[in-house]
Amino acid sequence: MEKITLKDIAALTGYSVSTVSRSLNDNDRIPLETRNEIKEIAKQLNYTIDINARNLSKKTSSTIGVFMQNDFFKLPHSTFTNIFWSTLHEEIQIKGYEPALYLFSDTDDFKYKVSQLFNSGLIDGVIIFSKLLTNKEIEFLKEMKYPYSLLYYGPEKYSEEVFTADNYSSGKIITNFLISRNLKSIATITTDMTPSFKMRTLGYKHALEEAGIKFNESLVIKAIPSFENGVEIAHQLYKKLDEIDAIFSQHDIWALGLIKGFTDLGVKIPEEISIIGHDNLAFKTWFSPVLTTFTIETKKICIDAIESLIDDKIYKKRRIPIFKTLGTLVIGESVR
Amino acid sequence: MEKITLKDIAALTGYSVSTVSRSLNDNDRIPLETRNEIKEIAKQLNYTIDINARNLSKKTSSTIGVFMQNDFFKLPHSTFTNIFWSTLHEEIQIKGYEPALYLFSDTDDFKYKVSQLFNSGLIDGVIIFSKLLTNKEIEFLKEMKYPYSLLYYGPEKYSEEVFTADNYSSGKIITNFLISRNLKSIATITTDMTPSFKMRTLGYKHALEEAGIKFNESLVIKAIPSFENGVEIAHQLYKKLDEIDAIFSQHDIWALGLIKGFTDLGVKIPEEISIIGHDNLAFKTWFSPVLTTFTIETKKICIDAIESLIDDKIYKKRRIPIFKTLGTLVIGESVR
DNA sequence: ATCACCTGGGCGCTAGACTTA
DNA sequence: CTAAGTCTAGCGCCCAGGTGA
Repeated sequence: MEKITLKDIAALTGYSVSTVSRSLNDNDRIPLETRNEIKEIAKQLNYTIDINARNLSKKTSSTIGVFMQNDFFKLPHSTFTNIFWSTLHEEIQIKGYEPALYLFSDTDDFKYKVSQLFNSGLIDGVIIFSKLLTNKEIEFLKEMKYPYSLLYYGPEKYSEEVFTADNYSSGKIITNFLISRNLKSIATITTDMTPSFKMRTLGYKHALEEAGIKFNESLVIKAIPSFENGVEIAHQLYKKLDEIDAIFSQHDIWALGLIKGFTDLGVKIPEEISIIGHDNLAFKTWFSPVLTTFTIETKKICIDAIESLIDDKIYKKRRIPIFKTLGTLVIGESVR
Repeated sequence: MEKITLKDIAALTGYSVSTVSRSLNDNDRIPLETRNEIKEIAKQLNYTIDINARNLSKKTSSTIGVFMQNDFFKLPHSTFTNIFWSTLHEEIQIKGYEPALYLFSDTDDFKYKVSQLFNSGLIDGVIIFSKLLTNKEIEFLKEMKYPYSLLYYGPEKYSEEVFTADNYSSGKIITNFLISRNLKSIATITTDMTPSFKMRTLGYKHALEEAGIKFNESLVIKAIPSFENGVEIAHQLYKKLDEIDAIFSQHDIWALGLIKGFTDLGVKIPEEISIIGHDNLAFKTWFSPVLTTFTIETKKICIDAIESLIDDKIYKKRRIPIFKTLGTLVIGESVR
């Protein structure tokens, strides 16, 4: 099977290479009849365009690079990564672009890959989904004028630019929900690893204060997100159970660990302690009681990031404001 | 920032474009000193090669396409997909190739993407990880002489070609293990969706027969793999518990569902029923008792598939036999 | 003959300039 | 002037086959 090129089609149809090229690209200058004739032949020959040649000539490829840190797919509960990647994959195609996934390890790797891809015209823009981002990467992108959107994560300094959930409001909504159930002494589990968590904590704090409840630093528990740490925290809190009405776990993974930990200890949820999570992990159905949690608008966030990248930064057609998208409570059985 | 090309470096150093190209590709024909001089300049200018131009000229790209079906990243417990993808990503790089992920939806989509990528020289070989594969895809690859390796899944007719676990032996080992614990009446949960499960069932059957235990068709339970179905099966088996000693769940996800289901019903594991799984999912630690299960050599399987693809099918250097790799038992607490 | 480097053609496609009726 | 094409240069790189010392 020899490779079919425009030349072959030109020879076979008697037209020139440029006419063939124009026809296959549906150029108005070629009469519809000719176009169809050429397309028909191309189809019969199973012609596919040479992507390298097209890119080299056009200096653009209509593809969007999705950059993720390379350990995201190694995490045991990386459902989040998967949801984002598969949503991006779908939505980028809907916008008429090709998605391409790239994993990077560190700043240098990131910079090298990004510049190579942009220089080669292999990507027209980049969507970055990574906790590892520092100011350096963002400044590099700005300096090089590479179109980019930040998805979900971003360094504190540039957090305004990040397409993500409205974490401040979710913290507030969740806390208010607990307060509305007459749960007043609320602990929270968080981490200072990313700005998202800080915002949730801030929302939590303000909700408390607005309800006239004094914010108590000692009720803010810091941990690394993992099921095991959730179990561990349940054991730690076991003795203090009379001082606490509810726990706002800023990530479901801890909340599920809490359910397991407390259940093992014979603590009844929600009778003795209410638990609320954040993220609406699919696993929640594996545990009883079913976790009350909070879901973010993954799909909308992805679409916003993509549209901003394409319409605003690549085409400069319209300005897309960078939204922090509001999520919603998902009521389960773990809150009294 | 104007794009730097070989021409620019040539102009700057006074050498010709071909000398610069050869130097950057470490060609012996250029004296080391010249090479280093040129490389130094290239580095200072932040030169990156134009991938399209290189590929177009060389008709090869040193990249390996990883093809997966597009819904794999949507599954709630797609840890398996993630492990394979991240292992492939790492190991392909170690072999000096670039990994590229492509998701496809159906046969036509698959064929089109594969031929376009091969025609464009964008991939030199392809590793396919998909349940959707039919004879058509394989015959197409063979006809077009595209180098490929089948990973983990493959249509029954070509199952000999698939790099995967030795599912027959795992079925046997697991069943023998149960028998050695004096558990004789063993049910199994399986599906006829893929050849892997059929092989596990066959191993189970042979192990029973070799131990002189009559194979009982009614103890073979068929279901779609999901946690919920595991729970459901626990409820179904509740009344028959005196007839069954152990359950060989051919996928951990059912086994974890069983643990939850039986625990909720007040059935003690392993005292009243022994459970053994298959796949060693990371989630197993979330449940008590910790599941006894079986782990397959994911990494080795991936490496075999990659080496076969590169050394055998691309370079035709050496023949790699297609192994079915043996896994190992992972002892937990769910078997008496 | 070897070393060190250069010339030129070509990969397949695109698009602006040009031609012909 | 238009409609329907064709011509040609060029994208950036690689490499076979030179050339001159």
